[in-house]
Amino acid sequence: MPDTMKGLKRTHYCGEVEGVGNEVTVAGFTQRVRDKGGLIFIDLRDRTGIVQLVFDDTSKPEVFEKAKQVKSEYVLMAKGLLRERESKNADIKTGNVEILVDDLRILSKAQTTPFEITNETKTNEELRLKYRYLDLRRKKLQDNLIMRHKIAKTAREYFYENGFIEIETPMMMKSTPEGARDYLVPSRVHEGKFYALPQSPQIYKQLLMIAGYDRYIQLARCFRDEDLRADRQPEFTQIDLEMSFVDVDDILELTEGFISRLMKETMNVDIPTPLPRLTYKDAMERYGSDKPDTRFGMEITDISDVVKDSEFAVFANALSSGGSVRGIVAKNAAGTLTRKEIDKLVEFSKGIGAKGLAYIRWVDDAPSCSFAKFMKEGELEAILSKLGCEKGDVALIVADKNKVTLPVLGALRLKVGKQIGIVPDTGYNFLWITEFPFFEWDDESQSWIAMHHPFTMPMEECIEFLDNDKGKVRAKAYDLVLNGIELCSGSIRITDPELQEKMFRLLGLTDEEINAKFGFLVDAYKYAAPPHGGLGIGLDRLSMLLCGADSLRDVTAFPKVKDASELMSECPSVVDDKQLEELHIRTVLSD
RNA sequence: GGCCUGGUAGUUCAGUUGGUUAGAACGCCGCCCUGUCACGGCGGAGGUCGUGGGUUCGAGUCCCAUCCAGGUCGCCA
Repeated sequence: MPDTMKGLKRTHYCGEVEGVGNEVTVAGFTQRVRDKGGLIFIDLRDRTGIVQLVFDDTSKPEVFEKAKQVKSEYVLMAKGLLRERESKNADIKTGNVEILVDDLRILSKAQTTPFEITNETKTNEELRLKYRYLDLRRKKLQDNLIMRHKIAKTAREYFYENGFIEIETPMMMKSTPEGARDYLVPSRVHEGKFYALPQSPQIYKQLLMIAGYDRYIQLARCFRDEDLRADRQPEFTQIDLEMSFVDVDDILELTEGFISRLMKETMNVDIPTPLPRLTYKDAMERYGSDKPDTRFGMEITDISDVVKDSEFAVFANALSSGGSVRGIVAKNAAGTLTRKEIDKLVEFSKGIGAKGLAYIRWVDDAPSCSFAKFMKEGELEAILSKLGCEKGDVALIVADKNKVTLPVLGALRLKVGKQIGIVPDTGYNFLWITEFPFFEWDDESQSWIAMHHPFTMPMEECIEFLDNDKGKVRAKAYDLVLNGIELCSGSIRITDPELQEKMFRLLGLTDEEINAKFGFLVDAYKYAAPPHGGLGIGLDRLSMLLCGADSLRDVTAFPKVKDASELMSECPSVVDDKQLEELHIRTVLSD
């Protein structure tokens, strides 16, 4: 029989014991036992830290005998005298004191754990995820989840102080299968019908503005049935907000206030506001990405005008088909980027859609250039000069449609930047990307689709292009990027029901579809709506970045793995036939 | 779905051109130890080499298939 807590009450957390000469009572997990024979030390751990328990020849024999039984991860409660240590330990907060125990309770015994509960573990993540409750005992993960809590707390405080009210929106809602795949929930009562879990509370928060709640916030759980990444989980949390009587700048300013306060309170870092802003067009042309990491340079240079008369077919073809020739320069990288490494970059570029990759590697007196034999007198020099490529540098050049040139160079910029070590580990480069295109041409469906979502307000000066030149339409949509990761995304919404219907039609929806899927939303706007907009801040990604973690799994208590299963409980799982029958569902398994 | 990487004691890893009984460290078990804090000393247990086939006199090692995990592309309005 395990001991009970009877007669004892915790007075201090382990990491916070104080009051030398007083009696204290602590409780926690056994980090380590050091049995010296006639003298036993036990490190007791809780979420605040570690304190040393001592047992010696002045201890009661039954207490000493009990201490001898203690093993790693046992749950203990101990009462005793807090005193100065004979030999101090500068490595831990409580290293100057120890507890001479006179009442020890073994509240729960532990089997030998499948891996050691230490901060710096090398244990395979798969095993740690199977025993997630043990992995979560590690200080690193406890610190991460505590940081996540602080972020959520700061968000609530900041937005509450700014007049936002928290409102819960439904977890079971209508499926609107545009965009990401929905997770579906079958209805028992309505045969053959399904709810969807929310991909975001988007529609509901817009309705709350129509209803006059003016400023709404929610730490909203969202679900998307798409493949996972290190920075993508199928369920995630957004700091979701919406405001009335605002335009783009109002929302950016308020968000900047939050970011600035958050960084001060959690990291003690001063983030000057306003945060830098780049239009989507500029971001693409300079960095080849709509979420650029601006902690390093290596910006893209357009050399189209320099090579406009080139007889090199690759350049000529790209230009004649309306594309461009652009390049990046890796300074002083000729040593690191050997021919072999550059060959790998060529393959990498082909893998992401480029037809090829031209390069110049300038290691000796004369630059070695993959396309030198196609160059006319002076042409190569002009290219080098335009790119700013000098001895010791490597230039990488892509010629194609802009839709290929820019993203490929953007990806190369990131890859090469990491390879040659110019991406700093530290620093917080926040950046707004604004004026996103409203429409995006989808090759697969051969149609225009909404880049953000169909409720996004086009910029006033772009309304005239809606019918004839959709590619030109920019939207009142904005993303916040931190060190190359998209942290939040938002927009001003359409409040004119006629314009909303028009946008739906432009996106290829028939009147019947509009009515069936969004009829209630269009109707709602017919009863007047304040101008409004908002955004969603990715709490998981924000936590990951502030914790310096490499994966969302490190800031999520019970994460899913790559195939969206959970290794601990082994879900998803098969269910009883009876359950399926009640839900009017029959499963058809593929071979 | 494509591509890449990995899978050997409980854990982290080593394992030679294919060749005796598959090793180390940590952990675990037992004994000893009064100032440790990655305590120390002595002794011990512990392996379907992910799984299934194949090549071979002989496979942890070579080949094929498959499973699992991670990364990445597609995908993520």
